[in-house]
Amino acid sequence: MAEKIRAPRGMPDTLPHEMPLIRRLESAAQRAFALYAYEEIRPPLFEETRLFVRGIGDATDIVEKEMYTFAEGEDSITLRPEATASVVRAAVEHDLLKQKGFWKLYYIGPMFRKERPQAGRSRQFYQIGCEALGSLEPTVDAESILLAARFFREAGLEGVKVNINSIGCPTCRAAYRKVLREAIEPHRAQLCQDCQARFDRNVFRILDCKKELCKKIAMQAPVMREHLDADCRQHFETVCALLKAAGQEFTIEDHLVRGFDYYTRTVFELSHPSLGARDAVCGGGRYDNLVAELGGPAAGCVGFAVGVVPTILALEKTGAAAAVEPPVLDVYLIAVDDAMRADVFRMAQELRAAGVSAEMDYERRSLKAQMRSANKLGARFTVMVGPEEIASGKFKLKAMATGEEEMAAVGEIAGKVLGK
RNA sequence: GUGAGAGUAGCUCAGUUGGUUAGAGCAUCAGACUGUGGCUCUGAGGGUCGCGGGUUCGAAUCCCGUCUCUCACCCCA
Repeated sequence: MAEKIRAPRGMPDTLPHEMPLIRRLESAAQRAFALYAYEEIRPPLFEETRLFVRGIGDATDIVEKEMYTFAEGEDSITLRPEATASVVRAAVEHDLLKQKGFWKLYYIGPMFRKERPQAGRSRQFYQIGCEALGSLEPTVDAESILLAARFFREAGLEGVKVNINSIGCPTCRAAYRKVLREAIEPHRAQLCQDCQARFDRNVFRILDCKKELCKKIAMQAPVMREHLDADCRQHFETVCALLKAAGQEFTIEDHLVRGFDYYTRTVFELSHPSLGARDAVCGGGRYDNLVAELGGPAAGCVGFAVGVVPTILALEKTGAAAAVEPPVLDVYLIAVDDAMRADVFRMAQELRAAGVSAEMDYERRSLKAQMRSANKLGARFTVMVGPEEIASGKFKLKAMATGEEEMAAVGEIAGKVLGK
């Protein structure tokens, strides 16, 4: 036997039995996005490397060590680690914002990060996400959060928590960075090794550290929200007020910071308690400078991305996944003997043409074996095709659930099956 | 990328202190008189014990390496 080739590390196959649940998520997404008037967009799976370096930030872990980057002649290309940069690039490239000033776009597709795989985290993973391009208004932030919550309801996931924060604009963030550094400086020696490094590279991440001592130090540090400038404060308060007015529950999480450099002002995360420590199912926020940084006009944007696998894990833990039903087969045609194979083949085509899903045996197996297959596939009906039927033109139609049988002409079968 | 654990039929797992032809359940396939599934019964196929090397008279079992997965970090969806 030839050597088996395996999928590369961290590249999962999505097998047939997993698809119904994924399809449910995708259709939930389509419903939710349609309700909020979003349009679908499909950017390519890889881009020029510099798009991500500029968009996500060259000091982020993703760009530093998690990207799949290849040389293509003189160019460097990278499999997308997230889609926001691509969507913005596409909008800028096609001058969408010149056609009209405001766009709502969503996408569904695979992303790639070279991480150490473990449950719920692989190197190719799927995100459902969206971006509202071209508005600075807090209404859009609030709507985006409501949309994310709506998606999970459509998907059947109960108990999703919404956490939000504001990380301000570049101006007030620079001021806060200084304040934060001054507050942490005296305790610098007590920080964990990672946080020592973060102190220079990105102090804000210290707020996110899970180490007890770092947490304690972070707790005592001044919070971003109290150092927002007037505009950013006003913006955040409006977002919160809108959410409240919409009846959306949420928690203001002072230490919520996001991993990408492009975020400004509102950041949010939706999480599910069933997932334990790694509980995020969705992350997003506002990014007001990215479009301009990628060569477009000044345009405020808000977006989020949902992790498909974490969401599925949460659905499974809450038991909601069990409600997903496998596809149904309407009719299984049975050839009583080999002389009827051609008739079965022809009738299957006719039924399918009439909109009835039909399956048959291709391996010349016994009648009993064919019945077994019909049962295993969950066929709603079987149609017996034997000498008697061919002679009379009336076929024995059996309802598998009840065992009831009746005779029906070829032309009647589709109607009877679809009618029930 | 770091640390730890695991890897035996398609799946879930047994496999005694290293000892003949590696087992079970489920699944698959086939049979149980005449043209009928689910339940039951009978039988069959399926494993170079992740891969490579080493120790040994002898390795699924011990040692080393390697790959993959899992868990915890890092980070993130």
